[in-house]
Amino acid sequence: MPTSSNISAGYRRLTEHGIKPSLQRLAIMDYLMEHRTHPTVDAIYSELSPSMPTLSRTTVYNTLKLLVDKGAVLQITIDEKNCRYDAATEPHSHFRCIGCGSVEDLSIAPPMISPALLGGREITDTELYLLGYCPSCAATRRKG
Amino acid sequence: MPTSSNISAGYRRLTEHGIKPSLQRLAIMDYLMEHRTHPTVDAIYSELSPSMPTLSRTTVYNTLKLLVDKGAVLQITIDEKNCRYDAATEPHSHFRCIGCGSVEDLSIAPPMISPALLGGREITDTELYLLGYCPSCAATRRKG
DNA sequence: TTTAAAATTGTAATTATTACAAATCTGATG
DNA sequence: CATCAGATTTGTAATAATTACAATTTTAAA
Repeated sequence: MPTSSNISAGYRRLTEHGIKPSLQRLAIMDYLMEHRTHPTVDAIYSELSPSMPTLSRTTVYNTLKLLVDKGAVLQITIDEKNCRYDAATEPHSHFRCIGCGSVEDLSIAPPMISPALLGGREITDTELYLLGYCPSCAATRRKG
Repeated sequence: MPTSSNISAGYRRLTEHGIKPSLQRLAIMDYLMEHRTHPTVDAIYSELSPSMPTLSRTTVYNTLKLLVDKGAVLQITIDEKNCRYDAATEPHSHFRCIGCGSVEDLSIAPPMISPALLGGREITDTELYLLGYCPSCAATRRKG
């Protein structure tokens, strides 16, 4: 069933943030909005590369930097190995399994911090990261 | 004024966590307990190297990995460039200025999440990261 | 068309981290 | 004290993530 418009959610997100929607930017933005997997740069590149053979890894880096700078996507640093990217807009938190490395959303809004506790700092982003074992890894640990 | 004992806080922290207190481990642990600056590997190496000329960067990496694995210090991933380390034990949060890059403690306990919201995940660590502008960088931005 | 600016690309460089084998240290034992 | 095994440290080389940068391509205005 076709939607009422072929202007993608990614297109809207880009233009809303003052980003010119080139083919590459659109592909990356759409990918992030359709795959809430907190992908790494390499994951995005590997996924898009087949259907966009001229895509360069550098473009993925450049684009993600632009998207983050313009506030169109969020950079997640829960994984010390490499950055991950998230296009979700609702307040939520992240969980990383220290067994298998998966990163998942939790629908838990990070706490709102009262200005009194912030000593004049201006907060632009609040990230709540939970680390531990996913159900499957927790079970494995208990058994063998 | 001498204290009642020359066994350092670092020594105690190491042995409490089942870590044999070698000279290098002790120096690193003491450094972390005396400098609550969330130093990077390189900062620790650069600070200790003069008074411990044979110290190797690899040893700093090895030791921090050991300390983190044994739960003697915390690894902070608020800075996407490199890991930082924290020996504080009281529940607290971290702030990073996106202007100047400084990382500071905030005496705000991360929220306790009810098991019902965690879907069988076992949480071992909760990190609350606030990003924004420190008072000085905020002022600079407003003016020029 | 022409042209200038913006965007993309590929390569090379840089930086953080890890792998690993050799050297050194430690502490127990004869 | 001398020996020895295991643990620890060290330096170098390898890997991985990211950035710098110059050349090419695309875009869109004149």
